[in-house]
Amino acid sequence: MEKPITTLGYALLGLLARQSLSGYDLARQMKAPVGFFWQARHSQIYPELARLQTLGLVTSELIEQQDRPDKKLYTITEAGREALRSWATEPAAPAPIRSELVLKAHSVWLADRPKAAALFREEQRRHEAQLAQYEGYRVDMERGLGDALRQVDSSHFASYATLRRGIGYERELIEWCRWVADQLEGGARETPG
Amino acid sequence: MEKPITTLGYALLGLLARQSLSGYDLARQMKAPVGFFWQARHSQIYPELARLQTLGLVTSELIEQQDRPDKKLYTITEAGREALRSWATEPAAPAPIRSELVLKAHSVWLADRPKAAALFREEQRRHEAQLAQYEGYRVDMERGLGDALRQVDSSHFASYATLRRGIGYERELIEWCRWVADQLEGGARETPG
DNA sequence: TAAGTCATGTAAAAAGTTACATGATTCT
DNA sequence: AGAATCATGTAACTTTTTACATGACTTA
Repeated sequence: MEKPITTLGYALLGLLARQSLSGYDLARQMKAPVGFFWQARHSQIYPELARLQTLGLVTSELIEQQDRPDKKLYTITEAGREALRSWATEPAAPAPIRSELVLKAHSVWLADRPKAAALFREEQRRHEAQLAQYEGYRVDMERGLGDALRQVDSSHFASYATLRRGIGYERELIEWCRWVADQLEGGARETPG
Repeated sequence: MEKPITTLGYALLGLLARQSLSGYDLARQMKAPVGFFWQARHSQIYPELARLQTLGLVTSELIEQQDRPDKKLYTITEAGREALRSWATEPAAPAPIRSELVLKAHSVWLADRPKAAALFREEQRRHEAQLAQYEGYRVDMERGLGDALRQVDSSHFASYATLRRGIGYERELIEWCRWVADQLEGGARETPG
């Protein structure tokens, strides 16, 4: 009757396998670049950490601070590392994508055309900005780490792989937004010339 | 104090704007290709349809059948169509991506290398199969509809746009899976020659 | 006769978001 | 003095998944 580890649990363990962190720090790390593929608010993180601790996958230590509020530093255990390790090669549940934007595209034929074009153009720009940020991370990583990024047993490789997925995803999404916006703006004529 | 329409509600309205359908048929339509970007089980669909009806966005009609169980046919109302129309151009909530596979990649540095390589190679093939299916849909649409796909006020254009997103998404994901698998198999040597 | 499809629902549990709650310190 | 950051939690609500429940007809 062993309690199962949630996906969020594995996400947290994945960060703690790199370094010990407080709940607050984990909440920040869950923003970027991990937050690109998994998100959680602190209200979900704190209880989850408590749960991981009862399962013996992490330990916590109270760090007293003078200038700031005290914090609890969480450290992954050997059992935690082993659980993470075996989970990492088990088949992943097929990722269901939920995109409100694509859903809107599915009903765009009913919509006001200029407004719809503006929406997709705006989304295109939003993702261009996001891509630029990811590309910045990539340049930093490639410069700072070099060949270390090719060592598949280093956490840097794993972070880099994740980042590459983010970059590819954004690139594709931008192109699609551009295509939709172009179509809505009448950029593609049926009878050219 | 008007009750809000959920995203699932809009997904269902988006299908009903094309044709009247029963809850059962909607559940099937939610599999593909709409299911590519939004999913729901029948246990969520039936109550949601009842809710849309109390909001006056759909009507239902009991269809008696001899060879099969009777069914309720749902039809979108003018109010439903109008709600869908205005929702389609409102800004979309930024789509949070939740991918267990990318999460596993983030911890792949701890994993057994051959097992990890097999996982990503398998995922690559799974998505290649998915892509082949989407490409098949695309060929059918392009052949069967031709220039109608360029008319942005036809539902065919909207379905086509959605499908294009699916195709782009799968292509990108395949390339990424291949890259990760290659790296794990040691395809990229640090010191060539 | 067993499995599969058609057809519609409810109940319980899990996962995730939003809001509530507190309080110190630092920066503007 | 007010806003922002650091820090940790709980409560209420919404959304989604899994399981329960039923029953006729069709195909292998």
